[in-house]
Amino acid sequence: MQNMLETSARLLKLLSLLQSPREWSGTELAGRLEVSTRTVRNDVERLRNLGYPVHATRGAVGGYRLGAGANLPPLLLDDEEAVAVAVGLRTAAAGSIAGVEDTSLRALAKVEQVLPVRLRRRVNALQTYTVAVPARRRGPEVDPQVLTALAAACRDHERIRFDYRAHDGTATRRDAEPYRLVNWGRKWYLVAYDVQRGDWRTFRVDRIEPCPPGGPRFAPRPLPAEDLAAYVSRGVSTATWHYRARIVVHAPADVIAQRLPATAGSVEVIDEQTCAVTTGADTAESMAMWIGLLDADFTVQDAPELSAALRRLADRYRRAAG
Amino acid sequence: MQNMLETSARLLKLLSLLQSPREWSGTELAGRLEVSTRTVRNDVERLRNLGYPVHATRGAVGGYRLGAGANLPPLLLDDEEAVAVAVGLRTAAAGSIAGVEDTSLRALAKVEQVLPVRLRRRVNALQTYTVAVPARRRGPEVDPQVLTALAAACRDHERIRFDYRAHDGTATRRDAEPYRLVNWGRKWYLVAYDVQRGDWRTFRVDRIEPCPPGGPRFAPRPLPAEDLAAYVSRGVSTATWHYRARIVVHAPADVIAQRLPATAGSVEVIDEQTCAVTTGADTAESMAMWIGLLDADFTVQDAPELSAALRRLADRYRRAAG
DNA sequence: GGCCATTAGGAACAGTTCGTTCCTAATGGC
DNA sequence: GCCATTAGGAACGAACTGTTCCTAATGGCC
Repeated sequence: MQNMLETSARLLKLLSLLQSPREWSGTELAGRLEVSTRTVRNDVERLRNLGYPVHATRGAVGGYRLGAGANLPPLLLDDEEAVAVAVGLRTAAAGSIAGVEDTSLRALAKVEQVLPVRLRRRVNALQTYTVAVPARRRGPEVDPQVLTALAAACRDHERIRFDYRAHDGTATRRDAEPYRLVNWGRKWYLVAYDVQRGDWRTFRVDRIEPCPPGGPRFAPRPLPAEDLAAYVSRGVSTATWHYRARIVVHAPADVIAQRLPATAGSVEVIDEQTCAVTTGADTAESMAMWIGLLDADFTVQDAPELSAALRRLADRYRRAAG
Repeated sequence: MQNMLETSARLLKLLSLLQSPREWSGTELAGRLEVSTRTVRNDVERLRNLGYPVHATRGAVGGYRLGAGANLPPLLLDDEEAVAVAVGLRTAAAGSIAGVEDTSLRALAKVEQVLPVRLRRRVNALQTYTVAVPARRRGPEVDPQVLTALAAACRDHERIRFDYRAHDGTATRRDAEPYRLVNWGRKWYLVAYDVQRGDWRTFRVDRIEPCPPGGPRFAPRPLPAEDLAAYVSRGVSTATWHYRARIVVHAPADVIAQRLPATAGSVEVIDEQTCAVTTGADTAESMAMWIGLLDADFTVQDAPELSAALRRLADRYRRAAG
């Protein structure tokens, strides 16, 4: 029994050594495991019988290596951890990363199989008696292979090539230095330096189609902003504006800066009681609405559509007030 | 070796049998496992040596049972499943369920320990090179014990007692029949029938402090709505309005119903070209803004604050338009 | 082709483990 | 006290384990 435990421990240790991406000679393994090389060969045979694909090369530069498709060692969790895994997998199955749903449900089935009945009933009750309010919009889905490949390219400072689908569906070939992934709610963005355009760009990950092979390594540049979250959220918001305007607001700049979300525009000081706001929106009417929320008098400069919208709204409000 | 595998399989089967919430006699286990009772006693001793708390009762009605705190059997995942678990645990650690974070990180450390180096580096790169745009507001946190206890009470039709903290911090004792949990973004709500008030209520789960013991079982009533998600989201939104108004809109009801979010109010038909909208907001000005977004002429009825706000806005927009 | 270093695997052996049979002892309900 | 349960030691034959010893095959290098 004690020897069986030691043998099991030695098998797990062998499996762990084989999981590093190198080749091991029988002599090296025997030294590490403190057994004879014949015993190593016995253990290798046992791992193979347990389904682990151990590959061997004979000859002067031979050795052992774990092949692709190897099963992972067993995972031992306590009650709380298993419940956390089950809850986390349900959350992931409902998230923004596509393709994780099936895998998560498969893993979840395995986790539930090892849960004792009382914990399984609890996890199931939470699922059965919870109603979710649907998100206003179903977010775009992101391929986990693409996501992790981009993360690896960021880490290794490797240039990537990809086709980028624009809003209207047309695709352009891009060659870029990837730096960071940004997750904003259900959307994922890649902050990269577009080599052909010689400038920084923010790409939607769900519109990226990688074109292997990757490119050469690059020397990293300074990032375009310290606060990348703010950089991306501001850039993304302003990119969708159809109408832009510059208005003079009759209030101090710091007061208005508090009332204006960073994604809604920018504030410049004119003097102590006046500031200029550059803003925009999809429609002139909604722009007028947002400006109204600043709760201060203002003057329009060189934005005839906005002026027209303001007159229409003023007339409508005057009539409605009675 | 073959016998060693059979012994391991038999130990796992014994562990599985012991996980059901009943007591097993040695004779029964011997029959199920097709070994002698002496071997069952040997196996029980082995499970104990492996850390599983197997309790035994001697005598005429004796037997074996697995005690509290038992370790779970080993979990075998493939690569994709392990990565899904790792990604799901990171998602859960960033989610709305408090207390899951520490447990998730503990489980995550165990998962990463069994991952081969190439997968571990991938999962780590995703974490390291991802920046999250912070949510506009940090959501309230929910205790997972409370959450799963409420789910179990819903399932078993058991009345619950709890202290409910209101917005201003005061707590009231409640006695309610729980029916469903509703998850809306980062907030969790409980739809229950308040027994003392004799009516349906929607409670914020983060403000519930359960007071055990639970109450008696109840015969379930019909739910207050078929679409509970809409019921809760509408009820929650309207509860926070400081100002309410009824306006007559000069447009067909179906056109306005499309433009008005369900959480922003309700639409009634007056005739083919007119409908009535009941709406509200925190301030009269923001109510005027939302109404402006309907993009239709309207008339205010019996809402002097709204009329005054509309006049002020009309004057401001007229001056700003130049 | 020879040399050398690698993996592959059979055989013998002493020591260890396993499951079974047999047995005595303790416990708990009726 | 009777009966049914768990507890655990001992003996035994069968099976397993790790080591030593050995022959055979493979592959790179000179």
